Amino acid sequence: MGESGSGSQLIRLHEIRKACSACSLRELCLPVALDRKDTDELDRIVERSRPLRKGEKLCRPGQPFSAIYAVLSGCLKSSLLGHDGESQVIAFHLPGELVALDAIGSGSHPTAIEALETTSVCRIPFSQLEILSRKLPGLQHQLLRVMSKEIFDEHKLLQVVSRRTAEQRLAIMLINLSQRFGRRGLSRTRFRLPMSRLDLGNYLGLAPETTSRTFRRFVDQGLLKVTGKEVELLDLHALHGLTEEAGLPSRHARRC
Amino acid sequence: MGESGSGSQLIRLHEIRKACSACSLRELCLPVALDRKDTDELDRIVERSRPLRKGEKLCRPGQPFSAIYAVLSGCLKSSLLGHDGESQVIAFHLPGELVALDAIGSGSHPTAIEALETTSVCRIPFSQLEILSRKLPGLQHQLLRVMSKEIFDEHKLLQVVSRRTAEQRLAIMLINLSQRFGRRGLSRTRFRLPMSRLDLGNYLGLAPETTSRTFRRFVDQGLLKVTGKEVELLDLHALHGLTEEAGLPSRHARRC
DNA sequence: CGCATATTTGAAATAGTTCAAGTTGAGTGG
DNA sequence: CCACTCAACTTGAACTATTTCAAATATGCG
Repeated sequence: MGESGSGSQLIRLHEIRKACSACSLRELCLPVALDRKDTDELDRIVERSRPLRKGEKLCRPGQPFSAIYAVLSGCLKSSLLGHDGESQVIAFHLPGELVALDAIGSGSHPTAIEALETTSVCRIPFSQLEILSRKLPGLQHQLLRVMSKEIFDEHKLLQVVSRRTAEQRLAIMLINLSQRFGRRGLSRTRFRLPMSRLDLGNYLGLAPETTSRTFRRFVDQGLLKVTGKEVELLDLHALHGLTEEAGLPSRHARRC
Repeated sequence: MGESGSGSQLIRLHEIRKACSACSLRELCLPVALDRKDTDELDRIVERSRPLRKGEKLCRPGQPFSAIYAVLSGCLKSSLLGHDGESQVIAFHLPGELVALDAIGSGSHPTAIEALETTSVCRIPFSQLEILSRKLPGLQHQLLRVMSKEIFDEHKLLQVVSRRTAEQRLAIMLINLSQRFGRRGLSRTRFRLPMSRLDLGNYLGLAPETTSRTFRRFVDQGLLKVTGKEVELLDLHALHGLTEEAGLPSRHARRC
C-alpha cells in the first residue's frame, strides 16, 4: 500500500534542505551539529517510494510501525478513528514535515494517514535512524527536539480547539498555514488550501456548515478573498487581531 | 524555585520501579533492554530536590530548559498561558509520569508547571540523559517511546475535547484517572481528585459550572458518589458506555 | 471566627449544531 | 461541447448544549 520498498531509491538530503528551508526535516538534518558527512550518512538510510495518489493511504490504524516519513511534496492528513466510526483529523502535513512520530511508542500506527493530493514522501526506517542517532549526537538531539516540538504544537492546537470561537479557530488556522507556506518560500497571502472544508472543520472541531459560514463572514468583512480552495488573505493584521482577543472571559488565571 | 540543586541526592530508581509499576518512569528505566547495571547508571544522573508545596511552581513559561522531571508523589498540572492572560490546562501529572517533555524542542519551558498538592519530583538533567542515551540503546529507545506516547495521548485528548459532550468528557476523564490510579496499585473505584473543579473543567474544555452540573447529573443517575474531591465510581460499566456513544452524528468518515 | 476561595444552583443568552434544501463544481461519457 | 452524476459546498431556520451572569452555599485556612 504505497509503503512497499519497490522503486525506493537514495535521495539527496542536501537538495531537500535547499527545498524546504525551515521545516522539521531540515531541522533533522541541517542543524549546526550535523555536518556534510553526517548528512550523507543520514542520506544513505532514507528511501524514496513512488508518490501517493489522492486518497491513497500511507498507513492504516493498527498497521505495524517500521519507519517515519518526511513529506517532500503534496499534503497528508492523519486522523484517529473513534470507537464508533467517526474520525478526528489530527494533523495536516505539508512538505518538509515529519509524519508518524506518534507510532513509535506503541509499535503500531494509531492513525490513518492519507494523501489529500498527489504526494511524495521519503521513508526513514526507524531502527536505522535509532542506530545512526547513537553515532551522531547532533542527530539524536534533533530527533528529540522535533518530537518535543510536536508535543508542544499539539498543546497549542488543544488550546485553539478548546476555548475559542469559530472565527478565532479559522483565523488561527489561516495564519498558521500562511506561516508554513511562507517558510517554504511561497506566498504568505495567497495559497491553495490542500484540504476540504469538511476536513478543515473536523480538524478545528467545527461542523462543516460552521466552517463555511465563518469563511463567508470573513469574506464579508473584507478579511479575505476565497475562490474554491484558493484563498487570499487581505488583512493579515485584522486576522491576527482576532486571535489575540479572549475567546471567552474565563475567570481562570489568577495569581502568577 | 524548587529547582536549585540544594539538597539533591541520589535516589534509588530500583525503588521507584517498585513504587510505580506501570508508568512512564518505569518505562524509562525498567524495559527489557535495560538491565540492573544500566539502571544504576541512570540512577547516578537523577537528582531529588525538596518537595514542592501546594501552589509552588516547578517552572514558569519562558524559563530556560535544563532537565525533565519525574513525579514521585503528589500531582502537578501544566498549563499554557494565552496571549491575553487566560490559561489552558494541558495536563495533570501523577506519580511515575515524566514532565516537561515539551520543553526540549525550544530550549525553554512553554508551560507553567505547578504543584496541586505537596509534590516531590526527581530531576533528570537533560544533557546527561542525552549522553547516557547514546551509551544505552535501550534507554534511547525508551525515551523516544515515551515521547511518542505523549504525542499519541495528546491526540486522544484532542479527540475528547473536540467533539464530545460534557458528560462524555467527564466520563472519559474519570475512567482515565481510574486507570492511572489503578496502575499504581490504588483503588480504581475510589480516589481523590487532586485538582479543582475549575482546573478539571479547564482541562476538559468546559466552564466550571458545567463541570459541576455534570457531576451532579452523574450522581443523580447513580453513576458515582461525590464528597468534595473524594469520588467513588459506582457504575464503571455505564461510564464506559457513555464514552462509546457518538458524541455527534457527524457525516464525516466515509470510505475506508 | 471570619475572610477569601471554591463550588453549586438557577435562569437567561448564545454560539454552534443539526436538518433540510439548494448550489456549485469536477469528472465522465455521449 | 453538452448533459449527467456524485460529492463538496453553501445557505437558511429551528434547536440545544453549553456558557454566561448573578447569587447563594460550602469549604478551607490563618
